[in-house]
Amino acid sequence: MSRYDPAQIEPKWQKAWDEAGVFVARHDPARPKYYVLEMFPYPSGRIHMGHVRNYTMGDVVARYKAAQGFSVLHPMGWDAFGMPAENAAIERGGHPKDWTYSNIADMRGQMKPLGLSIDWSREFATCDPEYYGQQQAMFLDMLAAGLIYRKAAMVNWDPVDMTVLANEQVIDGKGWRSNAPVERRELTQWFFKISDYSGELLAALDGLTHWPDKVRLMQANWIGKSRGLQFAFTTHGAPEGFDRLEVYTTRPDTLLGASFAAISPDHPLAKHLERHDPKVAAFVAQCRRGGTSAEAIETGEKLGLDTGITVLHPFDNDWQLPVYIANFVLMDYGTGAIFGCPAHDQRDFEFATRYGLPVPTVFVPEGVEDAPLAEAFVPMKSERVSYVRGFAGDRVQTGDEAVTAAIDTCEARGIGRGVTNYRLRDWGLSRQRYWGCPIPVIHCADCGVVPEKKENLPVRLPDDVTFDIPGNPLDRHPTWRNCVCPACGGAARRETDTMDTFVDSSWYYARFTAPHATTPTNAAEAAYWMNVDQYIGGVEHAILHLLYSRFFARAMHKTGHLPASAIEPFNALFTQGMVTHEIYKTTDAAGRPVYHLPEEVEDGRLRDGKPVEIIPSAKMSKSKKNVVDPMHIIAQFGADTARWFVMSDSPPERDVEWTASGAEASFKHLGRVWSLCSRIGEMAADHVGPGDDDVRRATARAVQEVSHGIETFAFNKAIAKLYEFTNTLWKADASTPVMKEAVRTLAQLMAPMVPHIAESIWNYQGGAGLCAQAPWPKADAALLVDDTVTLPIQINGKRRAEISVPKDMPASEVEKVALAHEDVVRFLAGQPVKKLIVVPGRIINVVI
RNA sequence: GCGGGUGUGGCGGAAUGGUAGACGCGGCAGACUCAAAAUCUGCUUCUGCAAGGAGUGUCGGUUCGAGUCCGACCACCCGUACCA
Repeated sequence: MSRYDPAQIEPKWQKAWDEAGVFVARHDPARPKYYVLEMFPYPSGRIHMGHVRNYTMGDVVARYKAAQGFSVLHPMGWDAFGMPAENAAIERGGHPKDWTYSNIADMRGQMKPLGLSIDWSREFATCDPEYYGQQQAMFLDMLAAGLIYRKAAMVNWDPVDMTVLANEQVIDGKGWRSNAPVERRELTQWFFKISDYSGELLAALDGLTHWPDKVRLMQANWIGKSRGLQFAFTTHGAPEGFDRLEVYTTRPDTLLGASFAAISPDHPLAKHLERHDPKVAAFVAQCRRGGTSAEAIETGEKLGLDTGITVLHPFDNDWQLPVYIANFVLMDYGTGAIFGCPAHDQRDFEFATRYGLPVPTVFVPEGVEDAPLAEAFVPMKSERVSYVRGFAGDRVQTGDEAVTAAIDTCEARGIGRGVTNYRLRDWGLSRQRYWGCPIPVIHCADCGVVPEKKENLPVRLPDDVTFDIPGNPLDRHPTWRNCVCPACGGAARRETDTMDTFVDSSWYYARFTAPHATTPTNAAEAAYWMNVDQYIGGVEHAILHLLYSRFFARAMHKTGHLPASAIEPFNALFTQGMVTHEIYKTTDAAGRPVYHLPEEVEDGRLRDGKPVEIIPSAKMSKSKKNVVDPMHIIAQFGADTARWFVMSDSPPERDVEWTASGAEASFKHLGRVWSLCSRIGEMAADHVGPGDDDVRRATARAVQEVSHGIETFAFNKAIAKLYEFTNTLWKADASTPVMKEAVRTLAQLMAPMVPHIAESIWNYQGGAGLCAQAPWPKADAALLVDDTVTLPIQINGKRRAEISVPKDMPASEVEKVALAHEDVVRFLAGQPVKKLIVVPGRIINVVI
């Protein structure tokens, strides 16, 4: 066997796997299936180490499950729509489509050398008309099912780029690209009715037992359930049609602490007043300026305008409260109107202080006198407080009890009703962008909004567009908008908005089960392959992507595109950490920071000897130049080394720091395994090491421990066990057949992580067929138990000695042996033993 | 502010309440070599010549026994933020 040369063996085995069709997912009802999926990449053009780590994790699981006898689905595709392609077109000319497909070709070319067990026959990109056409078909079904609707909504509008921005794209009140102050605008947009599913999406989190608690908690907080009272104030002096003002509160027990009412600047009453009162118009405009008035939020300034309207307290019609328009009241939560209780809400307190409103106390901490407050007293829900202005139930109770009692009392008195509210808002999917899935609806002057006919799908994006003017090229295309109304046959115009790219990624996992079906999914394929058994991706998708996908699977079920069993599409979720690297920084003559690539730095200096400042490990980023190109690593060490490194050392959920020495060490270790394999039978005659039995036992233990490590996503521990096993074999003095067997097993255990070298070793040591198709080794249970055990002896909890005894020695015997041990005798120094604890097979503790 | 998480050698990290530091990096020493690299062998928590002593962010508690469980605190990281 020649030297370890990855450049030679890796392409060879990749070709062999390809030719044998090892990774083609087969719908085989006779076998259990396993669907492993990594979050598909955006085709930026280059893969990075994060991709390598992410896909290697999935690959380890996929290869392990395949060896266990599962029929494995492990696909790959491209999340290909989105702004970067348009930005590239704007900046460098060219077409988003060309840019995207050329990037996909580049990235596929970079991924293939990694030797991933991917079924490439299922590959697709979300910008393929074949894919987005099916997405449009589902849009029409969901529209018909009432899951999609149109409404006017306030949006973040970038006046320079002339598009709507998502909240995440607004930074300090400015557009992330244009840097122009963002405006609030009312636009008519399409929405998914995700809020219909708030309760269900929340409740079903409990069933996702194989998801990280962290992600479940983040989703629960995002959905934001609260229980409270909704009731109507009777207004006094309000315009016609506004004689009642609905408010929502989670603390109805504080109703007697009311001191004002406040409505959102976007509340219908505010809008009405705005039209008739210039002072109101000016105030409302001030609130809307600068996005969600980011400045006011940052300074926490509570601003209001007294409308002159009052409302009557529901308990006392002689008690009037002023109605303000206030900048801190949100239109899209509750009813867009509140009653203010300054004593027990910090915002209300600040507002009341600013505008000189009273601060009546409702309750005080148990055993404390009522006194003027310096800030709002907001107790924990479970904290017991004494009510001085309570109206329901006991005088001393917890918030939870008081709220429930207050809701009951109010309902009994005909004041409002108990209501459950959610923070989750409907998902606006319209984007004024070109490079996205066209929304398949038509606007007809006579018929209004009309869905496109399914036989006319896909509604294709036109290729002849330009990006020299800001805004949506579809809007100004000379002919694309023109179409025929599906209802009346008259001339009509297409919708020029496209879908949020989160729609594309909300169902791709289902499409992989039948990527070329002429319907969005195929019932038989979806029934066999769904759900995704193991989903792997970054925690940055913990809320949006995963929540949207959970909603979408339900919507797909409702429209007949997924079975009921697939409404929670991801059985298990794993969120992996990032690959990080040190940052190397110097400064130029003007004192500006200059960053340097890792390969430019040696021993803390640049090549010209200039010392660099080393900033500790951080996420790899192009701007900081702390990146390592996987292609360079593969060229230098091979794919197996890159794969081995990213799986070792750090637990997969944590960040791993890429270091040159670590990569080199991985390479050296693989070389050591290689030479171990080639030198079997060449042991020196006088060599004394573990013999046949020891090697057999070590092999059984390795099988057990590595399997367990892979199953529990403890890849770093599995790799540590493989090091240990290798070290044992390295020193072994076993007979050739035993060693060959052991090394073959070693190859199999390593194969999920480093499949190429494993294949070579397997082949060299006479393994049958391809290692990638060999069944996973089983540990011989008889070899896993040792005949003798080593027991540490503690004296008063400190380890002082150890004994080696037969495994089945009775405790009474063990006691005798332990007490007779010379070190024990010495430490006891004749003192009586107060207590003797023998934990069989574990430890002995002598208490004196 | 609120919610969650994490603190273990020089570093990444192991450890069902039962021998703290597996495994790897780095370091030191030795072998091979004219020499170096590569490779191999050994050592490597701190302190101490040793016996021993100390030790898992800090303080306290439960236990025969605590990195692990409980309470308080400190530090850092992540998420989220006017949600009534």
